[in-house]
Amino acid sequence: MNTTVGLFIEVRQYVAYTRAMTDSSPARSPAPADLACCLPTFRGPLSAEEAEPLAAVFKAVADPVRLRLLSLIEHHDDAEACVCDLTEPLGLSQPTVSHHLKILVEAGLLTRARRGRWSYYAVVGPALEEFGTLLRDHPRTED
Amino acid sequence: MNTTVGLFIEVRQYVAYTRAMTDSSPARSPAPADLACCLPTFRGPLSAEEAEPLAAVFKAVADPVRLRLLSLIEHHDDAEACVCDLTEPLGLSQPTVSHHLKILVEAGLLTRARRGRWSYYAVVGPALEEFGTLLRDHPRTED
DNA sequence: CGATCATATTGACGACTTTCGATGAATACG
DNA sequence: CGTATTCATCGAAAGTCGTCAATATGATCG
Repeated sequence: MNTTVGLFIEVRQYVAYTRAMTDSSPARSPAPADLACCLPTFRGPLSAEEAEPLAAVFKAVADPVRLRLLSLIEHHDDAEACVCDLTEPLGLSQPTVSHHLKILVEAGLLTRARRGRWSYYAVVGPALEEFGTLLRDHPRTED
Repeated sequence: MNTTVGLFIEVRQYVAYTRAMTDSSPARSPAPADLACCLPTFRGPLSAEEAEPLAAVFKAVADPVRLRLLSLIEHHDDAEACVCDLTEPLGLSQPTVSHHLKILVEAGLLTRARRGRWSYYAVVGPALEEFGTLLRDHPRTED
């Protein structure tokens, strides 16, 4: 596997892509499976440019509220929830919840689908799995 | 496996433990394998108390510099490095590098061992693997 | 169309983070 | 012992983040 550089470039593009489409069509999937390409990061020392998008995804889940959002949505009926389902269990204001949801969508961990007046959020399953692979299977230096 | 609560309490203790031993003996291992207990977090909605220590660990790796530190140390000779090995490749001051290293040690991702005038840091392998398991194997709601 | 409801955005504030220069602590060398 | 070296800590400056009240947007219903 020497697709290291090529795959990594995809990550960069992926991050920029999800960033850009924050406000646009919620139907498109953020293709979070591409995150698996972050793996090569541990095949050699990371450059500053390489570490940046990786850290950005980690930052999305580095908050108690956002972790709770992921678990709340995942365990909600039909594995999706609207904002009104989430404010009360979290004890936070609606703008704050919307703020955190936006961050998770931009990171590719949630999808947003507007139906009627409501925005339904759902966890992107493969994203979390691939994200976990990142650390779990990262090749230890051949020692 | 309904050891959810018991295991989780271990995580809380583990986090407090690594926090407390920042300045104390560098020989002791931070027992990061206990992080696997965070898994039950996804078996049901997370409480605020549950989400806190989990987010704390994520926060440790949610920074480009710290990700680079992990990869730099891991690929250094003997998979360990002192501060003086790290400042130059990062282009950061010594106090800044020490600061980030401290955060990684407190999160249980690095060990510190003082030998002579140097502090040698090494990546705690199992920590990263268990950490990855957290997201990768988290049970999708039985759908 | 006007009212209402669910959500998104804005602006502001306090708290935390990243970074550095300066200083302190501990070890080794002569 | 005094000096040099390696690292940790402190204090400050600049930036980022989480939060909310107020407001805007956008869809639905009468």
